[in-house]
Amino acid sequence: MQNADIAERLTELADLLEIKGESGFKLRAYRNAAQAIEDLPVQLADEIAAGNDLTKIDGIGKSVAEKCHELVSTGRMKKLDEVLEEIPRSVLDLARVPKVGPKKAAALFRELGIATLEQLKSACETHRVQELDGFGEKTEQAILKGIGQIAENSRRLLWAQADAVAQDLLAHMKECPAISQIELAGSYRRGKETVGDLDLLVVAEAADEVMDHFGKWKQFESLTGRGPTKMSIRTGKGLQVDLRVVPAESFGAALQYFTGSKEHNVEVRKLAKKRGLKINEYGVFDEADQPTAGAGVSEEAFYNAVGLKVMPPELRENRREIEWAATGDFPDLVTVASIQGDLHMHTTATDGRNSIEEMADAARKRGLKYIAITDHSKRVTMARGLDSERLLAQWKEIDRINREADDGFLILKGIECDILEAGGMDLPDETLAQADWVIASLHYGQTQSRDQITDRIVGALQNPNVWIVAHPTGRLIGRRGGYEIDMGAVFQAASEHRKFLELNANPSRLDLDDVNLMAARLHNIPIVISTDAHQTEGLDDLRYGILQARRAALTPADIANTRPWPDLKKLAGRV
DNA sequence: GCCGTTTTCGGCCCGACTGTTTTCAGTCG
Repeated sequence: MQNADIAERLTELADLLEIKGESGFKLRAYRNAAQAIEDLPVQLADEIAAGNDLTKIDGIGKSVAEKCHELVSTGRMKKLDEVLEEIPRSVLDLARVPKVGPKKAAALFRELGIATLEQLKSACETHRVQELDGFGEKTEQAILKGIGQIAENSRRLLWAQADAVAQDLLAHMKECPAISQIELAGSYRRGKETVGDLDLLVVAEAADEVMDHFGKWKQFESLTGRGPTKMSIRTGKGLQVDLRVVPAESFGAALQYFTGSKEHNVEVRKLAKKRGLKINEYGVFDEADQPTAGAGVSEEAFYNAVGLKVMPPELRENRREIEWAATGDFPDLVTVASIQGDLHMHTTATDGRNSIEEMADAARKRGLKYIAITDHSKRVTMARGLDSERLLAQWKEIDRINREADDGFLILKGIECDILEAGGMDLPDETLAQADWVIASLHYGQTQSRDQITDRIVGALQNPNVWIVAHPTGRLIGRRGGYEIDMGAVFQAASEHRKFLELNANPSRLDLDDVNLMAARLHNIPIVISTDAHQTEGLDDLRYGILQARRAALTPADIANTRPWPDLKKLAGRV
């Protein structure tokens, strides 16, 4: 049982107990525990097998620890099963309808016996819902509308997709003369791999003028709500965008507040409270509700007022950033500019769209010092993968291009060699041994058992010709979760054989993810951030990988390709 | 249910907006 599975059960338990009307603090405790487990860089099941005390983990106490033991050993949780006897799982779907929360879901279930979305829809249509206390005609209509929106709501955009919308929104809003400051907050600003909605924060005197302008954005589809300081809309593609208008003296406080994460904010608030301060989106206040002068103006002033240093938004997930912020001793996060080489890309030889020289020139233009050409090997028939003969010919060509270059830019002779279904590499060792850089990756047999997949990848890491495993979990964000794999064994093998692991910067992959990156860091495994570009523009994907690495608090030292090529070789124990 | 520079009890983050209400509960972020 994986951490994500355990976290999911605990969250489900909290959701069900909420509908039951259980104390909010208990719910928070379960949800905190779920979050803590999801962020854990080690597998809880391994911790249990090793006999470690789970209550040492922040957020896990005696009760949750027992439930984890139970889940890992039996696959079930008695408490959850009991609650499910009382409230069917499908009632949780009711609470996912916009405007319906746990209280309304509970009323619908208890008073009308509604347990599914189908039943809810028909009850609204026959106007039985507006008979209930606390429900009215408008609520009934809102529920019907909300049911239609559920599919859209559950769809989160890739960060890169959200970025395109965000830039369009910013360009439109900057045309509004009433706005003096503007910033996007929320998970977008934190660089999360997916974004559920956009939060736009502006400073303006005339809120109405700003809101009217917001309503004229070409992606505007419908109004969700509008008050004196807050307006929410949906775009044609179903993305919710929230606008907040704040006075200049509160901009920093509001930016901090709306950037989140929620868990981060809760911690900052607790800390402020300990110091006898109250914080909200308007500023920092003492017990007599008197504002700390200037504390709301900027994020820096805001954090300083509660005794913390301001930190990059990517770190604000209530992991270790508050601890670092107390002293200001943050890791020096990796940046796009610190990357010297891109070590995973394709050309027209297989499924890429540009030639070796075009890729090299595009890399030069982006300030890189070296690249590796890593086309597919022959098993990837769909991409016309290379056999030894074609590969050796490509390497000759690379030698020629390198000889003719006079600016020190280096093209490495590489290959993305498939790990075969039965294990072993797709190309013979005598070929691989002649490469400068060998990536091993798995494209076929992804549905094999956890043991089989793990053995294949560990086997590749043991091969002396292999330098790195690319996109190690195989996930595609929002499409598939990645194959079953024992990452603990992968980290072990990579560490033992001095191999690298890839952070694939493709916005749909971002593989390894932030939690696995932190785990790799604990094993001292150098990470290589690569674009896997299939055309020259693909080299720009680097920034998505950088964002993910920053979220994992990685520094240039943690990333192998921040080094010149000779130093990177040394890091791998090769000369 | 978790936690402890207030340490085994008594707290636990905070505000905007909406709809259904006549002063507030529920939802949302």
